[in-house]
Amino acid sequence: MRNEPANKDRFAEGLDSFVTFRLGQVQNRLNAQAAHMLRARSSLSLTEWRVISLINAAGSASAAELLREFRMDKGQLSRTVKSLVAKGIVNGEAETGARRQTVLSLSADGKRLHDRIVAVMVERQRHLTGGISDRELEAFYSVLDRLSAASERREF
Amino acid sequence: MRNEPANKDRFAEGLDSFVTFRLGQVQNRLNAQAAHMLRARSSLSLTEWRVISLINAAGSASAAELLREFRMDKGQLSRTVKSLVAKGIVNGEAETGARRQTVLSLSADGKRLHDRIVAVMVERQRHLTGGISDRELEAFYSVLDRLSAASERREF
DNA sequence: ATGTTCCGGTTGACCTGTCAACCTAAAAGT
DNA sequence: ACTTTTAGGTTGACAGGTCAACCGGAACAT
Repeated sequence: MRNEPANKDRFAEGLDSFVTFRLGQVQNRLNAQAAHMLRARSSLSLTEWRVISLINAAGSASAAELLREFRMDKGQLSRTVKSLVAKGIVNGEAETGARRQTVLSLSADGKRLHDRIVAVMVERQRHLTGGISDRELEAFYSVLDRLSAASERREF
Repeated sequence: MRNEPANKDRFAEGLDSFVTFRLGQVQNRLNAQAAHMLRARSSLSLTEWRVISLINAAGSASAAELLREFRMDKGQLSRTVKSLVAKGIVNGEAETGARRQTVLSLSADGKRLHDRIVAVMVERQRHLTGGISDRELEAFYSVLDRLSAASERREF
């Protein structure tokens, strides 16, 4: 009785209705895909790539600034930056001035790497959102934003 | 020049356009929220809760069946089940019969625990999707499904 | 029947994420 | 001037996720 193939959906039954569940599934797949892609084309981890993107988008910024904008663990960022600096991808000038913030920016190598990878990422993005209209995407983002806002309440 | 507050958006500039980026941000928050909630009301981890939900939804199922339906690591499931069995939440009958699959089901305690937690989860779900119309949710899911399908391609 | 393959499940190694304590220096209070 | 507070950053410890090798028994081949 447990093996009838017709009943494949009995699993997701009360589970599909949970946004978080579905979201998680998709997210995991997307992450795996991205990580795989990065491994194939570079020696970057997903986090490293994200940090590179951030620094590139900012032009230059301190770690604290990145933390403020981007939800990420302090420690993780610190370690990731350290490794990127070691690889010569990121410049971490100690900036003797006020508040002793370390100013981060991409090195020439880093910039080249970024540009190379971002091209593929844009391609991937196109593939992912290919069959999705702008209006749909807009609506999608809008729902995401509301979910994001609702996820702030700590009492849940 | 680096500190002008008016320019807060320079960061997300080419990043907001990446679905995966946004998705990840939201997902992390949602996970953190759920984990926090679980810790406050039980001694379950998020993975344990997910497994309990799955088993409950299935009524009873073997680990292999869960794996087929649900994207999850083999090893992780094995360990999680082990811990749930140890806690008396899940029954793992060795099932001497064919293919020696272990049949998993919730114990009475497990069922009670599930029902208690699921109530809060449903509440949370209501809170999360409160301001979202059915049509919007439908569209949201539809986009998610397409993203999910697109995330299969290994070449990215 | 016996050796090979396949499948459910377990285990260990490793890597990433998360939390919290800590260090240091700059600002702010007094 | 001195102490206290605050903020940027580092580090260690640990939980969770991921990968891949492995085990044992069924199924299947010859």
